[in-house]
Amino acid sequence: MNKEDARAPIIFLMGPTASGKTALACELASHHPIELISVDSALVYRGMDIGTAKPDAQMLERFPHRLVNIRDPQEIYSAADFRADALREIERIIGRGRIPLLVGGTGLYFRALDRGLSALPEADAEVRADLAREAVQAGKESLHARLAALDPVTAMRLNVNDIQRVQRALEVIALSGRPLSEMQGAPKTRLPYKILKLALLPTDRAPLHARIANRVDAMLEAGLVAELGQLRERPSWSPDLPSMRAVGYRQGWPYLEGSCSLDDFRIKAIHATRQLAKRQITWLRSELDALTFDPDAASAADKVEFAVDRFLDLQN
RNA sequence: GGCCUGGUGGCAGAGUGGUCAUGUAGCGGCCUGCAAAGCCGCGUACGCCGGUUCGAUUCCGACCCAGGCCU
Repeated sequence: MNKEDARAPIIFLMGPTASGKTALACELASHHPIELISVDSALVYRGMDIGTAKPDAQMLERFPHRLVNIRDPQEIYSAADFRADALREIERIIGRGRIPLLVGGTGLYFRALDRGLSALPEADAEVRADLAREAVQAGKESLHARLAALDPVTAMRLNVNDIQRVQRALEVIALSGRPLSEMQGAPKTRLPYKILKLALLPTDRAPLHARIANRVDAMLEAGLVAELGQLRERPSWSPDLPSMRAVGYRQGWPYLEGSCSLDDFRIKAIHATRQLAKRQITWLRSELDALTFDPDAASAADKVEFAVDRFLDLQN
């Protein structure tokens, strides 16, 4: 092994929803010394199986995925949690002499892992509640104006309507006493590994849209409504939980309450999934150092296989 | 065949004699502890042909189409 490149190899497999990531990852794991780590903000939740298109129990048994089913739906999981968990799992897998394959569609998680996060205070429920109250009482303009006084750089960057980020910026100041922009300016630590980035990027959106529609129908057939009902019955259930706002779940609550038809639910779920895929694709297009593959090309799997083989050969 | 009502962007749906409806879908983008979240941006649409007018999606006429009523 080359001395100046002794960093351990890891692989990223990124792609929008319904692009065939899971099947491809399992295929790779079946004949390479690869172990899987999920990079997905929804798969972390227990009890959310059908609507998240989580690999089924047999599949997970045969090809274990780290970071799947590690939270209850009332818990909040963050990009920082993910980064810490992923780093730990990567180390363990490397320690076993194997290669971590990070597979998923959450762009922020991949970026947080790869480029690092600034040393910021973590979310604080009390501060958030205060800021939410302030937003309702004083208004978003007032919130943004307050940020402009405390952190003009960040305020200029954020739209007044982007309440979520304006609140976060104010939260950071409240907890640390320092402006967000200042803390974000400090250097971050990047990943100390040799990364092969693979991206499944559809060139034509039509087949992706067709797969999405089929998948939503399959979910409904597989009992998505029953799954929603079970989640809805939990005493801690709230439509405002991050988990319950996920695609395929959020659109279901009106149906369960009888305020929209099943077909309405279905159509809204399909649209929301397409919009999710579109945002995921935008993340992928900014991954300039990734090898991209069209999942709808017949040769995609072979090409990925070839890229992985070559990458792994280079390590020996 | 006659009468009535209506034909507006992919869809829904306002409106006006002379920059702009709007919503939704779609497309492009942003993204540092909620991210499957949140946010920003993008559309000479006014059934067809004439006429009136400086100017018509808007007024007039014919025609076509749809729905309703009548014979």
